[in-house]
Amino acid sequence: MDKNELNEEEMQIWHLWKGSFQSIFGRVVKEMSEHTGLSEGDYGVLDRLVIFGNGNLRQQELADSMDWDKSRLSHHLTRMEKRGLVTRKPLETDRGVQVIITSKGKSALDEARPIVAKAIRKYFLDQLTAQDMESITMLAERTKTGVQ
Amino acid sequence: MDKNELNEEEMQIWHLWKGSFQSIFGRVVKEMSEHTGLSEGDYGVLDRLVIFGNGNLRQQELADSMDWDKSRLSHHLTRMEKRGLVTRKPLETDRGVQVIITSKGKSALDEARPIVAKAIRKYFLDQLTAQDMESITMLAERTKTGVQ
DNA sequence: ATAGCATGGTTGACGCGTCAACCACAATAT
DNA sequence: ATATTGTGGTTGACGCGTCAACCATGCTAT
Repeated sequence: MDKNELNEEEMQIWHLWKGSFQSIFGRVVKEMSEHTGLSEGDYGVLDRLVIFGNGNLRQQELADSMDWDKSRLSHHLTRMEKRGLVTRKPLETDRGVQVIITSKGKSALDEARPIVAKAIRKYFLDQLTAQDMESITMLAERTKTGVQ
Repeated sequence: MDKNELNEEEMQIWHLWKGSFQSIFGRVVKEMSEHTGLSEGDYGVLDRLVIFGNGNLRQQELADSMDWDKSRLSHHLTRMEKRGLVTRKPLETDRGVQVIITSKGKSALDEARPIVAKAIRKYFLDQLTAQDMESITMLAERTKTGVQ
């Protein structure tokens, strides 16, 4: 078969995969944002701040943990700071910056958690068979470190 | 188990699924945009114009086929028109608009096709087992019409 | 006749993402 | 001493997505 084109079935698989991810993921994100005013990025930032840093993390560590580049995170934190969800404080030790969750940010996160959990369960987990879970795990394993 | 929170394993599955989609999909899109200058949206528009409409489609049909709302498509077409990939022409029959691929758009699409195909094969298809394909198909089937 | 509604599309504002340029500072190489 | 490189972060421009408001036109119900 020509390696430079896809047959019907191959294209089908690609579109099904893309379509179901975007549909399911979109529903979860929409449910969260409608009920809490947080975007997916907001949630990721706040979650990591408390999970990994007990409320505060150095900006570069936060970026790494989210797999975001520093520019993207900088822009995002600027917006979040404006809304009072986090604050930034320069470190004395080096030129790094400490990102700190505010009490408002903490409440927003606490409020969002069960909503996100329910949405993930409803739109995603409840739709999965044991075989699906195995496939997801194995595929992630196989593609984890990247394809050369 | 509490329906309002996720355990370790459930969260794990969610993150693996999200992570591998975003990683694989991101690579495909990046490969295309770097080699052709087309975004995913550009490719989708051009592809549908020739596949479904032999080069031209009414704007609303195009929007439906992409699962985009009219505003999103309108903005996107404005940008594509500026780059010479498509043109728009009002219909006489009603107040609809005909979207027409230009020769430049056609060449860009023809150039992109094999690049996209190769990227999808390399980053996605080649990583799948038969079981993965079955899971993808079944999950899409199960969630197709939406979750009530 | 007119009020209401549906269809097909545009527009502006604003959040989000990426890229390239930039800045400050320190450590290292020439 | 000066140039280079690396780290940590900011900024502006611009493409992309969403939402709400808007416009024109035609159809339908009162």
